[in-house]
Amino acid sequence: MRLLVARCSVTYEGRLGARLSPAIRLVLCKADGSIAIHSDTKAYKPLNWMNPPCTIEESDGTIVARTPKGETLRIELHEILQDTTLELGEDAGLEKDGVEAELQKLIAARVAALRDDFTLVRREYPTDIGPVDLLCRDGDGRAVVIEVKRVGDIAGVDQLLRYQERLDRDPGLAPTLGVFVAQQIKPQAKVYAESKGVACIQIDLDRLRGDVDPDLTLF
Amino acid sequence: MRLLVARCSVTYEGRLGARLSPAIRLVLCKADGSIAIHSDTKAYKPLNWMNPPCTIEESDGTIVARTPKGETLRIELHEILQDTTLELGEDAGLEKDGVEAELQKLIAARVAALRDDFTLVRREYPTDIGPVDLLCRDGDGRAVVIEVKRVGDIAGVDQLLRYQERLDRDPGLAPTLGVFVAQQIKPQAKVYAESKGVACIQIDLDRLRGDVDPDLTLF
DNA sequence: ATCTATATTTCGAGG
DNA sequence: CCTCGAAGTATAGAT
Repeated sequence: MRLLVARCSVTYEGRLGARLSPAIRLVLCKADGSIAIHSDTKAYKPLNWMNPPCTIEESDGTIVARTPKGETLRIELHEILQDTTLELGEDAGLEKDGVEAELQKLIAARVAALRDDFTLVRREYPTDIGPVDLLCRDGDGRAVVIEVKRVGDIAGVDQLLRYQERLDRDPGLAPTLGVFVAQQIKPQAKVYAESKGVACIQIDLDRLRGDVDPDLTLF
Repeated sequence: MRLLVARCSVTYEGRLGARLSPAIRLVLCKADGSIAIHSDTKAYKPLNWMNPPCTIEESDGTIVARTPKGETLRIELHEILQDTTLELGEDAGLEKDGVEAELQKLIAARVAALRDDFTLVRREYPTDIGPVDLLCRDGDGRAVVIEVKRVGDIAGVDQLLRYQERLDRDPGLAPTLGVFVAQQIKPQAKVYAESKGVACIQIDLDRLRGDVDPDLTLF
C-alpha cells in the first residue's frame, strides 16, 4: 500500500468525463492495483478512482492508469508532501451478520413467528424469473409467497407481485397469498402492497433471534 | 486528515454487526469526521467505516466512534506502524459530464431515431408518482411513455409500468404505449417487458450523438 | 465468465 | 425531513 499526499490535478475519461483542479489530496495505491484519490471530505468515497484490472505507469510526476476497456485516469503531481509505502500483509476479511441472508434464514427457521399457521415449504423456491425467498403453506393449505427485505420499498413489493403472478400459473399453487416481510417498510410501499392484497409484516431482528434460539436469552 | 497504519481489530454494531480480527490496516480519519478502515484489497471500498455525524473518542489505544442513531465503531490498536496528520486545505471539487441526463437529452432531441413517427410532447412529464422521462405521440396520436436507463433491468420495466398505469387513468392519454430505452437491456428485463407489451430499444450513445449533431462526425 | 440481487449501499434532487 | 432515482454504483453469489 502506497500513501501519497500531493498537490495534484486529475482527469478521468471513461464511462464519463471528470476533472479535478489542483489541490492537496491523498492518492491511495493498493496492492490489488487500485488507485483512489481522496480529499478531506466526502466520507469514505474517493473523488476519483480506478479499479483493477488496469495498467499503471508513472513517469515525470504523472501517474496514468488504463483499463482494457479504454478508461483512463491521469494524475499530475505538482508537489509531493508525503510518499510512503507499507507492507500490510494478508487480511482475514470481514465477518458480517444481520444482512438480508441472515434475516431470511431466521425467518425460515420460524415462519410461525409471522403467522402461527404458516409452515415452510422451502427457501429460495425457484421460478423462471428468479428464486422466491420463502414458499410456505397456511393452515388452509394455501400457498404463501414471502419476500424478505431489510428495508422494504415499492420495488420490493413489485418483485413479490412478479413471483406471485408466475406461481399463480401453477394450478397446484394458485391462488397464492403474498406476504412482504422487512425490518423497515416504507409508508408508500405499505400502501401499495395493501392495495395489491399483499400483507406487510415488520419484524424485529433481536426478537426473532430470541424466538429461534431461546437459549441465548436465558443468560 | 490522519493516516494511521496499525495492526488493529475492529467491531461495528449498527445497521448490522461486523468484526475484523487483528491485521495491519490503514485507518483514514478525514476532517469531515469520517473514519474508514482499508485493507490492501477491496479497491476503493473500506472494510469498515463510520460516516459523520459521529463523536470520536480515543484513549488507551482504542478509538470509538458513535453516531446519534446508536451505531458504534470500535478500533483497537495493537501496534502502530505509522501515524501522520496532514492539513489538506480546501478542494474545489469534482466536475462531471456525460451521465444519464445526457442520454435522456440526446434521445429527447431525436425521438424519431427510436421510431420515425414519434414526436416529443415533453421531457420529465409530471405524474403524482414522479416524472415520466419522455412523453411522446406516435403517428396515430397514441401517447407513448418512454423510460430511459443506462442499464435496463426488471425494476426499470416496473417503473415504466407504474407510470403507464397512472397515465392510463387520463382519458386524454389512455391507452398508452410503453417503450423501454437503454444502452444495455438485461435479458430478463427484455423477456419481462415483452410479456407486458413494452417495447425495448437498445441505443448506441455514440451513434445517437452523431444523429443529433452530425457536424461532430465530419472531422 | 456472465448474470442476479444486495448494500452499514452513498449521493443528490425535489417535495 | 422523507422519498425517489442514479451511480464510473461495488460486491458477492449463483449459473
